[in-house]
Amino acid sequence: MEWNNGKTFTPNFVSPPPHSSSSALLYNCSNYNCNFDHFPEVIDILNLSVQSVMETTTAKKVAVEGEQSVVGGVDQKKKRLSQDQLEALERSFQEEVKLDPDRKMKLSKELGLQPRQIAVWFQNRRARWKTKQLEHLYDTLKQQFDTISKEKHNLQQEVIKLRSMLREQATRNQWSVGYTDVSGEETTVECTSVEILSCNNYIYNNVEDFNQISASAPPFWWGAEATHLPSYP
DNA sequence: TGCCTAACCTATTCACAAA
DNA sequence: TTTGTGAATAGGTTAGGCA
Repeated sequence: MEWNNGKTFTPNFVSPPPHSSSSALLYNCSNYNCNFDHFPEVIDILNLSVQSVMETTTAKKVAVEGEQSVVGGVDQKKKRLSQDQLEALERSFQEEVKLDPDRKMKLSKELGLQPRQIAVWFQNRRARWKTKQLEHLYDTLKQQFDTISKEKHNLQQEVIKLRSMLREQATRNQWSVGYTDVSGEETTVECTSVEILSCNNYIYNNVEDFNQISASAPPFWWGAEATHLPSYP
């Protein structure tokens, strides 16, 4: 899902609408509150010449007048949409978050709103939807973080506990285990009582392996390193 | 290849309703 | 009067068509 590019934005519960250019020419007109709905055959002819005029006159006029837009000489204060209009728009949005020109015109006629209003509503609705999505994502990630955090804390407590057990027993009981190297030389390995089982198993069951492994990577409990346990963050 | 247009985006402004 | 919400605007980006 990408939000930085409208063209690639793909919500996870709907597919993007197929591009429809059949009424794309209406865009400029519909954007700026003129209405030729009842004269479809005229639209194509007029649009090319009208659109630039509309951009530089009506839009500017609306912008300059700020809080009031003027449609057909009638002042229209900014009004909230009615409940019925909102419900219809919401239904349409649930079907498809993107608004193709045909649907825009259809909704415009059905709801008695300017096509530009429909487009703006969808734009704002997408923005609100995105905010909700981000909030939801944040909650989910926070929940996961909390769970992992707890787990980490528990593991750290366990490590501390085991370390103290090791230290205690290491000071009480020093074990010395002897074995004969392949070379025939007597060698000793110091193990704590806690480690003794695995230590014994390692020595008595894997003497041949021992020489190979110890040459490259001796176990952490081996020799002088036996008292240095790996540190944990 | 550069220009134009449609459609989208985010950020912001502004009007309105409710507390 | 303040504040939250939503309609509308401003300005920017991208993709596709065309000369």
